[in-house]
Amino acid sequence: MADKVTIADVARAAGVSRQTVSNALNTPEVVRAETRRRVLDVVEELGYRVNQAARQMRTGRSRLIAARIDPEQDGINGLVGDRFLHGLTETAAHEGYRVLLYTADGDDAETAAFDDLLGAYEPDAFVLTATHHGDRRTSWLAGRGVPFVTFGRAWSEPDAPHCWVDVDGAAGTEAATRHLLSQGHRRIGFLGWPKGSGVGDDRREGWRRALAEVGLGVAGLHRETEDDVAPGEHAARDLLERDPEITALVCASDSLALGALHVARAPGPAWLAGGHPHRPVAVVGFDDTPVAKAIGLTSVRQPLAEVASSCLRLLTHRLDGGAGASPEYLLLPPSLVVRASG
Amino acid sequence: MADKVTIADVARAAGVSRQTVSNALNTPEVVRAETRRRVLDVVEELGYRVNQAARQMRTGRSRLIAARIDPEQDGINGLVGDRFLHGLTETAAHEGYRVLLYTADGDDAETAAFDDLLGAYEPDAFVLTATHHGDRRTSWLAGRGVPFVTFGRAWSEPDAPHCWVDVDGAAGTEAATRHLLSQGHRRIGFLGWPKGSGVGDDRREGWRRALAEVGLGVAGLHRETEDDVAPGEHAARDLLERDPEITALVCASDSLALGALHVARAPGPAWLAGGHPHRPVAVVGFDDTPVAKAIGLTSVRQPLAEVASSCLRLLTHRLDGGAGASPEYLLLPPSLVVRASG
DNA sequence: ATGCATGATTTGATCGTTCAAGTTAGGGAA
DNA sequence: TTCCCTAACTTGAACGATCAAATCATGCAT
Repeated sequence: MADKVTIADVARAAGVSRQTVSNALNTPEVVRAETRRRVLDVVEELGYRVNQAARQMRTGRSRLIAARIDPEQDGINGLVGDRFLHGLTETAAHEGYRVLLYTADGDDAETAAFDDLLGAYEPDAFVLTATHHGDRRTSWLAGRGVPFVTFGRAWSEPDAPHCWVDVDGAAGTEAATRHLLSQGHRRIGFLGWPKGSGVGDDRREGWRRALAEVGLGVAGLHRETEDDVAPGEHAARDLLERDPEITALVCASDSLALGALHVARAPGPAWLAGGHPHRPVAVVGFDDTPVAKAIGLTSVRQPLAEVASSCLRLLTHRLDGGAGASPEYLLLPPSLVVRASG
Repeated sequence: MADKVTIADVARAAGVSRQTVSNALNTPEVVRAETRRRVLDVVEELGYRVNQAARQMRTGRSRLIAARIDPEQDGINGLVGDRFLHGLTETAAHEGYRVLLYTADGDDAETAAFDDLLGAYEPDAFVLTATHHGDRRTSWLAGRGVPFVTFGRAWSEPDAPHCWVDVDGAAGTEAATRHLLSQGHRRIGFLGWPKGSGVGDDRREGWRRALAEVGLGVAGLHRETEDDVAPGEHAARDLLERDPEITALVCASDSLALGALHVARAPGPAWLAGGHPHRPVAVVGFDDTPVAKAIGLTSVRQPLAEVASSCLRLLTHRLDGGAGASPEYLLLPPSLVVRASG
């Protein structure tokens, strides 16, 4: 049963040389149409498939793209990576690439992983996720001339030398805020992360912008805290108690939003901690995680499959096509998934 | 900096032959201790790393393990695969392997993917997930002598020729049921999937066993339905209305459990559909998804990291060590995560 | 002193592919 | 006719590692 058909086998069966077979497959224009036809027929018939390892030896190209799989986050968020990876794998297969996984905890561990991978498997490129200020990974790769794209803009460099794809978080929170305004809410708070995280600041900005557009200020309307349910609950309670006129909250994540819901939904169901009697408050989250869907939380959804395919297209364009002149930046719009919570 | 250190470079610098370098790294026992020391020093100094492609050409071993990444399920369940993949990647790296991703929708598409991968990248083995009755994938691989392990037992064959690792679902639902019994519940229902799915039947069996142990029957106490929230809600309502003495429900998944909660939690909070006034009913789910954590649902947790590392150890043992005589089967116990719901 | 087994190292060949250079045949221009 | 040019194809070498077989000491028994 089909044990290793090599290019030589095909050449013999088609009555041509190895190189002609190779050309018929990789550089069709230099082979006479009729010859090419004959070769391709034999390829089909024998079930020939190019051996990547051998090709890689000669060309230096592995057709592998390396991506990190995040350690299991403690829950609600963090499975964003799963959807992204799936999209990446699918698009990659389409373009003749495969995705190679690695794990790493922290920037330094990750650059060490780069080094390992490049030494052994020689992936053609890397896809980085979760970029942040002062990201050491990008400079490491750039310094060695390794191609890569990031999911997440280059926060520290307005015109970075590498390609990136990102989701317009500000547009997302802006849409969420507008939605709440259209529902009649006038005093809309924001629950976010401490300043300095690019993503968090961006999401807060969209909320601020939407309010500013209709002439509303934001003083005293926001809280910053760690990205988890309990802190979110705490911050929401604080915010709502200090400003009794707040009727809606926009949150930087579904985790925070879930915490906010614990406070906002009145009367708190017995099984939710903190059933503090309170006026009903609309809540919007971010990421549209399964949790949001399960509990009816309105949330901003990132087009992860599209982000993934864009990342890959930018990469393969540069890898296969010309060297590519200036880097491309792609900012994709998120969408608002409206549910019962707001 | 550091462009391609080959084994020849190391050999030259250490004053030995290529083969001796290779031996020092792969077959230390045939090299004199002092020579080996010298070679390893040079390896370290030059930063030599073996080139996988070249090694693969000669040995036929790629040190790649292929695993499928599931298409994004519609939500609540289905991100089980994420935790599993992460564990797999981590353990693989430890054993000198890397995980290669592929996608496929359905058994036939998956065997086609096997064929593609084997032709091009030649992974050393496959890890299959979600085994089921009449699984065409296992016979395909076995027929070609490709090594593989499955996460999920071989449902159709009591003594399959291949290794598998699985979680003892019956033990999980049994523990859940016992827990409810210990809380004083006597009439405990079960929400599961239509008979014929190995996993579903297994989980129902654990519940039945626990009740039988204390002399309770199961007649009229269970419902079977599709694995989603709405069907779960519907089935739960039906079950609870027909038997007013049921005070607790064990479910085959968190999706079903969430549906059940919509009915069970009384009075239904306004934001949950189906706030049908009802007595409080305890609910236990299965898989301990983020949703379970978020809403305080007691659930059975699968030790996915352990499953992953076990899968990999079984594989590498067979790949690196001897051919391995008879296949090993591993059934790991799940654990019950108790939360507010039951 | 000779032969032989054993341990340590080296040499040549090979995996399957593509690059670079070489060969052949067929036109067209001089 | 001769020469050159181009299209189409072929040949040899190389990528970097390991396998298999060959070489070279070294020690020990005869």
